[in-house]
Amino acid sequence: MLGRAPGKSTTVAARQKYNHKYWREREIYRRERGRGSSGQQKDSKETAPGWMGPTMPLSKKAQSPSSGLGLTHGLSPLYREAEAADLSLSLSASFSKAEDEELTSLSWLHESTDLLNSFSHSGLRSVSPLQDSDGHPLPPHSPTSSSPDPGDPSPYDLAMGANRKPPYSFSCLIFMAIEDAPSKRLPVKDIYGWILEHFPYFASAPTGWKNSVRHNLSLNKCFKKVDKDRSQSIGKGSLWSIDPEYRHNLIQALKKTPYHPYSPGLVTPSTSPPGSPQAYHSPPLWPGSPFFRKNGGVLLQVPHGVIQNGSRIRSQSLFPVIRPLPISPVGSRTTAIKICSGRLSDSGRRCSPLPLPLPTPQR
DNA sequence: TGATAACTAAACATTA
DNA sequence: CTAATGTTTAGTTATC
Ligand SMILES: [Mg+2]
Repeated sequence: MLGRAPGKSTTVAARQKYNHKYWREREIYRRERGRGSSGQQKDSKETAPGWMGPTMPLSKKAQSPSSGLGLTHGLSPLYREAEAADLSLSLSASFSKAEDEELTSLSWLHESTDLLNSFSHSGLRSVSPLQDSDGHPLPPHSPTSSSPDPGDPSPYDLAMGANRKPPYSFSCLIFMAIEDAPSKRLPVKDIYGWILEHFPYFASAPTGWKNSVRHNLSLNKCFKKVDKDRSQSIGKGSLWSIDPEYRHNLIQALKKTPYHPYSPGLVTPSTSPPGSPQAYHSPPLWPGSPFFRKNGGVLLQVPHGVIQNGSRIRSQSLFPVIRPLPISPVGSRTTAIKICSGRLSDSGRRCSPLPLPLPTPQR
């Protein structure tokens, strides 16, 4: 007994072999042993045929105590539009894989057809209401003294949702960070930087989140190291990028997020909009996407509990922190998050220089 | 309940 | 050597 799960190699090569497989087997292994795990997290099962992968996207949760999730009943969260534009490329490719997630692709494809024009009415305005009406966008309040995030059951007290853990999973955070980069590639250090810049929560976060970021980069299939040419003289590590094959997965995950991102107005400009009140929730705007900048760099953080929206929204518990993105260069030189100024065409499709990683599609 | 996605901690390994 | 990076195991938590 006891012998470590599958794998236990000590060599790099062997280790690389594992990876995703590990996750699947891990569950089996544990289950076999009799002890398993339990619990759950995630929300849409249909997206995952078997297992989507390791730390794959999907799912969100953000650990909000309220629990509830609006469309939790899984399925049909309304995916649509936006992807068409951005995913166009990965689209075709997704079918060649057929391994684990192709199913996913199908699903989204399906859905997308349905809600084509969905809500286009105000795209990015979700920000308005919140605006901490009372003023005080959260004071600096001390960085705390103890552990600010754990289960601290004192949500209502400190009214600032500022330092609340963002509703995005690490995968999403990383995704947004990379997408926000001009070249779609960032070294881990800059990923940290992006996250810190946009989510103050981590500024004082104890630690460990960086570990999680790295862990995610490695484990998640969506993220690939680009490395190779030593042109950029980056220090230690290499640049990370989003694997186009899986990009839509990340987008999907993001869409399940409270204030999700991709906005509607992109794909079909005019179209009729109000067609049906998708009421569900239409939370557009998110940092990282082109819209983000378009908005002048506004970023909002979700409070915690907003997700429910359809079911039981606890009054105005949402006080997103809307803060103008300061154009200050954080500090890392390598950084590239310069928040460009202007630019951004209406077409949204401004990516000419694709990263083009995928050195060896072997998996 | 069981499955699964995500978080967290930590033990290595690799490399600048 | 040290520290930043990467990989990989494991335990736990939360939701369906
Ligand atoms: Mg990876």
